[in-house]
Amino acid sequence: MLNITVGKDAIHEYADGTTAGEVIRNVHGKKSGAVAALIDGIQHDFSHVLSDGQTVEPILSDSEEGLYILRHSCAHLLAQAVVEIFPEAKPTIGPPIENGFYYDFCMNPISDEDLRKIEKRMKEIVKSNIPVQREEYGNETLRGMFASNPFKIEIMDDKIEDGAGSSVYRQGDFVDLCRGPHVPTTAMLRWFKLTSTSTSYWKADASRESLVRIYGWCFATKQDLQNHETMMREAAKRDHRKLGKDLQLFHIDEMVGQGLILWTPRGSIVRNELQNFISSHLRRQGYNQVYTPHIGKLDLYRTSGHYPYYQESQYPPLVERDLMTKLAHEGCSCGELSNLMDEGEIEGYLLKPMNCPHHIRIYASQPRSYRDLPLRLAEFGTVYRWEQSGEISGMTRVRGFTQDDAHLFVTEDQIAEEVLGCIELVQVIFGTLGMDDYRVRVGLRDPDSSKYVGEPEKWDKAEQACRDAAAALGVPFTEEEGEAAFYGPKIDFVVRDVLGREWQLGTVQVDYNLPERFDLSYVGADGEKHRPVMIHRAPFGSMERFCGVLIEHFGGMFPTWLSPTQAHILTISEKHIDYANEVGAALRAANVRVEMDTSDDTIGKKLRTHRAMRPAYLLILGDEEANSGTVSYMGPDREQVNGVALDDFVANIQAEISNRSA
RNA sequence: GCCAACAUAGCUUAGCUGGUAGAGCGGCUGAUUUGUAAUCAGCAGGCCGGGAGUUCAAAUCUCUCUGUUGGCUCCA
Repeated sequence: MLNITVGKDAIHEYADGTTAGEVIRNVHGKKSGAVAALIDGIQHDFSHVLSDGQTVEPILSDSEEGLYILRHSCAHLLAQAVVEIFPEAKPTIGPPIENGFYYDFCMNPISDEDLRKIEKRMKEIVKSNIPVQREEYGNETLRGMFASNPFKIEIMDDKIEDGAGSSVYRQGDFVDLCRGPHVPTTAMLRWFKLTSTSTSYWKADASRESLVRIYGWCFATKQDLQNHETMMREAAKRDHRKLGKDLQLFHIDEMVGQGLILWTPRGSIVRNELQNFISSHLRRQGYNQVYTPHIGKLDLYRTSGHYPYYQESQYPPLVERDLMTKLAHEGCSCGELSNLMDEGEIEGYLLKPMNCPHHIRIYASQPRSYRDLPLRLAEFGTVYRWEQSGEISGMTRVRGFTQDDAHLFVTEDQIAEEVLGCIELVQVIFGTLGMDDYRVRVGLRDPDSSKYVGEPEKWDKAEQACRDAAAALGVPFTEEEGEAAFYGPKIDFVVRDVLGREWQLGTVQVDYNLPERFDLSYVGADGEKHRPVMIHRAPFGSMERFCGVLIEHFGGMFPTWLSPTQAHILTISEKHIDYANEVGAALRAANVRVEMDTSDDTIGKKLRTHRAMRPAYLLILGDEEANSGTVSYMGPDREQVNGVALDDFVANIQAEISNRSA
């Protein structure tokens, strides 16, 4: 007899040899939604035979743990189907991931048609209700079983200790090395969909075998899967690359270059409004705005450390033409030229990868006293970085971008307060734009690493300042060791977009390194020289990435103050053009961005055309409006409002714009 | 940078296994003067991403470059 605790403290008696699955079915019913069992706090298969005195709880398919198991099992199901259709395919690893799973196979590339075929086979296997069975073997037996799959052998070499043995899971003829647990039968894996294929490397190492990766979604219920599909379709509609084209917000031109954004007039309005918005807060917070050039001498970046240490992510340096010609005549190769520059033998210019060196030279241009601090230098500074070609995407991963950058030169005592001020700014900005789904990450140094600059006591103090500031925000934050910059700890703001992707936007970083490298100082109250500390901060991160994320956040429907065209005026017929001009003039006089459509299209056609551009307001003007001096409009909610006096409408929209209501 | 797929008019796209391009929207012109998600007609617009090759013949096959997409890797 076994005494088994089920749930809180109900003890049930079972016969010897009873499995966890039997207990769960007995207590919670056949349709419990359980995929596996938690026995004394450890996850096990349903088939696990219980011992006396154990506690059993079901792991439900809609719990985090349950979904993990479901998705993991679904990866096995995929592998079974692939191996059945492509017997030469060698499964490697197949973990669950957010929303689903993937599995990497060593095989020839497959087509979309193959993918459909695999999915069909998976569904057949589900219908066949094939039991998934756990078997345990010693190392020798396992090596024999997977002798034809070098990847599984390598996993055993890495993960399984001598003599430890491990488990395999068998479903039909398919056997996979796995710790489990898994669902008891393929019939439980109903709500999945294969989404895409891609390639990856064995152990993510480019020098190793290239593998075919198949991605899929998997959920506990039909509803969850459908919801996810709907969300993904919705997300695709909001893709800033598509909306950017449709709404004429920006353009990327093959002839200009990869990852280089051309801001078209409509997009430039959005950017300009955002910059004005930030600038108003900069004035409030006592910043000084500066301008610095797009390039600087190599020596500047040798001093800052950017040139020697981050060469692979910079555009190559610019060299004077005469010098280049002379070197070419002397038969100097590119490699030699590069070496000469590295050694500082010849001078060149670099497209700036960061604004800080320029700002530092502004600080250093005058002797500074403690009375000057904090000195806050802000610039919408454009920087260039050589992102890898495969990484470039839309506005969010680019090679040239403008940071809403600032560098604060502070005394050590001022760090905490100034960091707090930076964070407050980020919070105001996110709040205004209604970006609520974000998390805060405090990047601390890795205690075991020696790559960091500066004394441990200073780090402790700076890290504590970041922690305190994050805590003061009132939103949950994580502390992540090893995520600090090499020169100091940082606070990152990570926003989650509609696709569920996370974007690192705002950042605040404390820096002890650059003041040291540039030998910055100020005279303290004691008359002695002291070293200032720098704070780098960019609430948006970059204008490009931020606008890209904003386009998706708003689905192209910007709040009125950001809308490229705030009011589209549509006339019913040509009789109303004069009145439309009058309304247009009144709105323009109130600084409202107006677009007129006095063409001979029908009102239905005009509405269709103009709705597509997603303006904040659509005004419809006909006899009724012209005769009464009113407007009829559809606002951001697209509810129709009729007969509003023109003056009232102008006053309302003006107030909405100046309040920057989201 | 690596792997794979893709690139036809401003946009969305048709063009099967080679026989030098068709449409819708948009644009222009004319008719129409319209009250809530496409009024009608006509016209213009393409060396099929660039270059090279195979072939009597290439949008179509091959190579290469550029770019895009999805991943991998990287990210001060």
